[in-house]
Amino acid sequence: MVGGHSGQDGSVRDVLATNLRRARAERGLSLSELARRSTIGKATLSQLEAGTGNPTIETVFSLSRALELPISDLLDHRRPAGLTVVRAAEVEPLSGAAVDLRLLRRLEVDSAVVEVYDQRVRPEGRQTSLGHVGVEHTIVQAGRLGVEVGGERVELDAGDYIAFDAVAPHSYTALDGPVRSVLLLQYRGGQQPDLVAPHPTPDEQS
Amino acid sequence: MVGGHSGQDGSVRDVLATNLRRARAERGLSLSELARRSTIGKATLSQLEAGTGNPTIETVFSLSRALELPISDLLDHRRPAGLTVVRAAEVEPLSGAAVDLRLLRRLEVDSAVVEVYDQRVRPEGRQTSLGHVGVEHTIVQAGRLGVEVGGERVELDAGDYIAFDAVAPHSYTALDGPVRSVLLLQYRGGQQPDLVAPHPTPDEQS
DNA sequence: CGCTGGTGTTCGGGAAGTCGAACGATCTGG
DNA sequence: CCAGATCGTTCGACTTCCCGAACACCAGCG
Repeated sequence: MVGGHSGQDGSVRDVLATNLRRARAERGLSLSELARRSTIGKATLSQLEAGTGNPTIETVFSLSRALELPISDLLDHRRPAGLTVVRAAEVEPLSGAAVDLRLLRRLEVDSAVVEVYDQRVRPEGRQTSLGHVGVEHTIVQAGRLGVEVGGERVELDAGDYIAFDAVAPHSYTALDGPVRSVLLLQYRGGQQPDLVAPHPTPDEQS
Repeated sequence: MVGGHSGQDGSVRDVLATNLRRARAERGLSLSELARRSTIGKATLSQLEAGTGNPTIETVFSLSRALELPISDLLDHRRPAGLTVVRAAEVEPLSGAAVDLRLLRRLEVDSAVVEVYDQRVRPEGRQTSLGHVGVEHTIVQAGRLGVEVGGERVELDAGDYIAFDAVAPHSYTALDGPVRSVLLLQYRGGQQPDLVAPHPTPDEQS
């Protein structure tokens, strides 16, 4: 989770406390010094690091600015990186009219999510989507791929790349022979790509 | 900025106000309903949406939870996306001992950066890196790829995926015939991946 | 017409965040 | 051994955030 939404447990205070202490330590700053730079009272800082305290967002932003650190780094606890291997053979494919998708990895960076798919387009038909949340990135590696997005038509050769806002209706077609490509689906955490996506979105905005 | 660090102007309040209104509208929730779900007073919500207010992080988290939206989406203002096409033929390749890399796209989400490369590994030799900042993701699409990371050896077939912290020394080898793959290089903004990286970087890093 | 159930707004006060100042604890140099 | 300068913590005050209640407004309905 985390990167997913945000903090989940009730211990928002503790997460901040920990991250704050660490960030300050990494920078070799004293509490007093940080207080000076962030124009935040020493008292306030002390309490925050003690886990006592429920700071205002403005306070958090001041810290973020002074520490040159994104808010997410203060409010989320992040995980380390290791070594990960995913075998295509061990992943259940999601098959559509003309494509097979295998989810290889789901990355969560800050509040964004990037899903990495192995995508194979069969020459038979056409894969259509009415539109969904997020941005699609496709890197073609073999074959010729036809992409249609909101009226526009584009043909891609091996090595070519396309990206588009997926809310617009779009479709994929293998032009001559099967196509191999990598699909990156990028969206904001909390949203649901929901590849079928019936979202109306009333009107919005003041 | 923004994506950069966080909010910059003093109008943190206004950003939140706008994002909140929009998020609530998208979900078709009434203020009262949201108040109920988030266990936040209607009064508080009303003030927040009016731009009057400097909420506590706990309040923000409650909203984040109720709206199923990451905090960054509430606190940052983000821009839309369009349609982008990059032709491999028009990109100057970065050639190494055994690989050709073409930078297709550079994504910046929040404070993170993801670079998308078209990667071709030639069967001749071996591409070695002593290590650099970031995480490497490789999706093999054709051929067999040998990867060596900090001692471990892995062989990948078409469709397979590997990811590892790139600070460790690593190398790529095409096992039989040329390999086509997609390389994602992920690192935190402000850092420099420096792919050649003769950097010894004594210890550091957890 | 008034009643009911919904909306989003404004108001009072109890609770809590923020700040400056004072505090004890270290560490330094004279 | 004691001034001086830091460190991080604690205390009282001022401010303000948060909530429940009361408010005005609108739509549907008997």
